[in-house]
Amino acid sequence: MTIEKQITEKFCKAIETLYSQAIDINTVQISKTRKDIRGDFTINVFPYLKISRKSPEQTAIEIGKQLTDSLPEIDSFDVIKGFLNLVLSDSFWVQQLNNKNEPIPSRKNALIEFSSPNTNKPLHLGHIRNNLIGHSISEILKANGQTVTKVNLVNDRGIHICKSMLAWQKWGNGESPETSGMKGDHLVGKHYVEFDKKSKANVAYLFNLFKEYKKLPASFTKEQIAAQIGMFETAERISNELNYPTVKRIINSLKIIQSKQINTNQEIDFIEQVVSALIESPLYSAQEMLLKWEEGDKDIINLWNKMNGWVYEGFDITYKELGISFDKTYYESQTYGLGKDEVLKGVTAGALIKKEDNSVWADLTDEGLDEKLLLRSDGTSVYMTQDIGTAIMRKNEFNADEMIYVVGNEQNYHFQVFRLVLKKLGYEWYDKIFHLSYGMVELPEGKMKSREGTVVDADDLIEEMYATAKSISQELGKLEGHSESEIQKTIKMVGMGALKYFILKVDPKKNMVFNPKESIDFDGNTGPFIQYTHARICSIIRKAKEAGIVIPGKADDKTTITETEKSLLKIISDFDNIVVEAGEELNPAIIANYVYALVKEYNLFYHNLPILKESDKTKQDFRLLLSFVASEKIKYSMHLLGIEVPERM
RNA sequence: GGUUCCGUAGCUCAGUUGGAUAGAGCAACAGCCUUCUAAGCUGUGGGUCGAGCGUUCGAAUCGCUCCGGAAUCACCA
Repeated sequence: MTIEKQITEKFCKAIETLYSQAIDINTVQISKTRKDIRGDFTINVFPYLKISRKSPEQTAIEIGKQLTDSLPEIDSFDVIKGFLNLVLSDSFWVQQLNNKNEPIPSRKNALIEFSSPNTNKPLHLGHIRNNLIGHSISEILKANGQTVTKVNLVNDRGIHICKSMLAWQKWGNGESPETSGMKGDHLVGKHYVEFDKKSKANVAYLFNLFKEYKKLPASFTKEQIAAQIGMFETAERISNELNYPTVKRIINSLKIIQSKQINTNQEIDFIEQVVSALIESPLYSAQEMLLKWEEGDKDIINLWNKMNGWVYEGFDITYKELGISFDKTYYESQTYGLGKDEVLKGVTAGALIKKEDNSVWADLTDEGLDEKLLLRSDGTSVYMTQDIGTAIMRKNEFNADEMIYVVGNEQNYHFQVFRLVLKKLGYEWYDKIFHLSYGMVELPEGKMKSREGTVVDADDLIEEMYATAKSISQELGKLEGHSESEIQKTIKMVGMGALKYFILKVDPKKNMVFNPKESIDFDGNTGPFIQYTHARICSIIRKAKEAGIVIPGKADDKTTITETEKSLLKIISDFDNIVVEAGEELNPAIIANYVYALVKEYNLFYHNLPILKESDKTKQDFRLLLSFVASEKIKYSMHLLGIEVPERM
């Protein structure tokens, strides 16, 4: 039982003894005493004045006396206004070092989905945040004793993949990662950008054609003019709205006009130019390609397999650098048909609505939302349908007590609807689905946009972190006398530590800003600072061993301690609470803030008090043990964040 | 326009089940290496916690109204 719990229990008893009234233990608010005031724990007695019918001071003093008598750990107390500040004995704090933190037993079984990339372009900073949060949450839940299954759902199909494929086919000259020297995901991403460029050029060309056409004398009938107007309307919006249905519509109306054979030669010329430009347009071709993919066209499937393979090779490298892994990877090409049967069952059961055009909808108006499409009129699935299918499949496969989806906050609405649809379909575990909604990583100017080339590429950023770590280490002369492989290892640890900590110290649900012009710090509240403190402690422990000093296995509770040591002990003893809190809140930032506070406090201790140079053997032993336990907490906390710590740096 | 989220120091962020004088880091300035790693430590300056009203012993925290920003509201995923 934690000391807080013990104190609150005795507090309730004291109230009952003094004022003969029982209170609920959960209403007692106990907190750590402010640093500038004497005391370790504080209870505010304001809420109990109605019961005591005495002044705040009087009440606090009476309760304080009772508590001091009933708990040997409490040495003394102070009362300031209505605040009862309890002072615990030094020996209590010293013995905190002897507590072995065991994972809290739990039978919960959590499933967590994260990463979930598209296979048409490389990973960027947003993905990094997703991956780091997912990995860290997994570790935190494990530390809370839960069984965790990490899954990835790769979006490997759809129009965006076809865009890259088409561009590669048309303008790629058969290049591969081997011949181009590019990482597979980057190569595919390059073609995705190429597609966009070519598509824009095509639209601009069409737009000009229409503009020229407007200058021609018209020779159409009334109906044909009406068709023309529709065409021009489309033309005006063509630059941002060109899509497959539009393209098809224009082609059809042009062909009708052409078939009337009343046009001038110039007009026939125009129509032919537009039609061929449209049919040749990248967008039209990509859509045709998607249709072929869905029909199972052999060549297209082969190309798709080849290019996705490149992307996976690239992703694997990035995942490995980031230290991310999964227990299972799902591919959307295998799951996108799922959910359809469930939806149809829902129709039969009357939970869902089928409209005249055969499309299927969930009516969520009674939940304050709109109707939501689940099956298109042609019977095909949409995103929501797939999610329903995979959720049911996973529930059957893993029977998780909790299904966590690490997905950006732009999909908050989707998940709201998702849960409600599952509820409507009668799956009572709908409330076990938790959308861990994380905020966007933004640039100082706003959102990252791939079209404007402002996306921060994951691999580039990682390389940059390594380079910075290297130059800083060299400047500080930290790497002298180390082997080349050790240097490489340390640089990677530190660079990656800076990046990961930078991201994870921010509350996941908040949007955060990354400024590419200012490199990520290595001083202050940063990963390297924490790693550095760990290295410092390791150095002391090394030196102790060299001097033949053995770190005691247990703290001697007769050791006298200073305020600095006590502060450090307090933070160390808070560790278990923090792990539980981070698990409940699904928030790695709680761990990050904790370990920073711990390290800061340790540095104060390190600076103020001698350790190996302490002549009093009892004190030396205690400080060595304190240092050792601190280093273990640091290492473990950082492990929960997915960050490694070096023994020297 | 509807819904949801956000607004704390010049910048990046803590602090929010209501508690004492709102905290860190960066940046700026001033100190500390013959002493266990100076990626460290100490100090100075920097705030209308977006604004107003309310709830109460007490509000950055809760409620209402504004102001500013973001996301979302597809037979896209």
